[in-house]
Amino acid sequence: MEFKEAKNKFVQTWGALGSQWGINKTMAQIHALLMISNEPVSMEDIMEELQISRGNASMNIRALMDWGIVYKEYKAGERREFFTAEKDLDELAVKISRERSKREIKPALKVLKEVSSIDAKNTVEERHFIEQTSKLYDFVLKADNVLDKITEYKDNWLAKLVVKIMK
Amino acid sequence: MEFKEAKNKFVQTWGALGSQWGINKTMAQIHALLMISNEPVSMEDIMEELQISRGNASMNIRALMDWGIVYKEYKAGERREFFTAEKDLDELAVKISRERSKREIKPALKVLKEVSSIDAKNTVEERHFIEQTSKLYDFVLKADNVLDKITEYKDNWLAKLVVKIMK
DNA sequence: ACTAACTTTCATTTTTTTTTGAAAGTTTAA
DNA sequence: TTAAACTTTCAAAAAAAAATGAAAGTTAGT
Repeated sequence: MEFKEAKNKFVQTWGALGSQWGINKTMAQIHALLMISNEPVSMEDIMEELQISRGNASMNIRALMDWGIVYKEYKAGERREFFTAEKDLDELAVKISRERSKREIKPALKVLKEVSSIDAKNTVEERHFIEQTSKLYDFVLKADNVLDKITEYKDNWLAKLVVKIMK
Repeated sequence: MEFKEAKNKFVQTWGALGSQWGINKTMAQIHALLMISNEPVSMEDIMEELQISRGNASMNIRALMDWGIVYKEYKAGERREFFTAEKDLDELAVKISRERSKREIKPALKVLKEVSSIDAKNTVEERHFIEQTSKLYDFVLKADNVLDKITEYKDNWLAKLVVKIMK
């Protein structure tokens, strides 16, 4: 396999993986592209490389910056903006996990708390509902906390986790 | 909030959460519905409760069974089939994590290995590509192994993990 | 072997999500 | 303050994903 082919395969695969995890394909592809670029990339280049429109590029770059995993860079004497990806994988994983927790897990926890606290224990059905949603609340809360704790190690958290788990 | 309202809110929320994580809304909703049912539910009831077509119900129940988190049950003297969800949350999480690893992570790892092993170290760009994809391969492999190890505890893995992490 | 009771399949339709591209907005330098 | 060089926005179009429903398939009882 030659370089161009490998590069393309990586970008496509990352894009597909993204969609399977609820991240839009183009967003994941742009991220992939920036991950493997040794220098900042302009919007023009992203459009060209992925064959996408200006609007699409602009919106997805913005989304990546909102996630805190892509940064804007300015080159001296250059008018246009360049972009780089967070390349430290520990840091990348921490940021993604924090964002998903904030955007998705926390709101879900709020709902779980609400629905598990209803005052209705008359029928078997109702009691079962309360029991299940309470358990789910506890479980998700615990998992969210563990994730938080793990990523708190910041530097090299994955390696540190390996050590903790294995022994 | 009364029971019916709470039940509906839970099912809707679970469905929305599903889509954010790449699982189709109806599939997540059916799962939610079964999770909070104290007894097996027929396809008819699922269709009625979620206001979906027979085909939709059938396909998504099948998908849930493929994931190993919903089971078919037969009631004595009843012709039709009933369904139940895996209600043990540790077990549920283990199954989901195993399936996603098998379906998504493992294939991605294969590609990462491929593209990071190309014979092209001439330009800075090429060397950077190889370095990044290699690091990514190592990281994903390590994370996948950690997940595997964690879920190997089977019983009460989350609680056990909490203990390991905290101390 | 027939039929009633049920489930699955899949071509078509509907819905949802993503993408486009042109207009509006912004920034910088002269 | 103007205009060139660039970016963002958003209504409309396109693409992708999901849902429908009727026909085909299956199963169990008689």
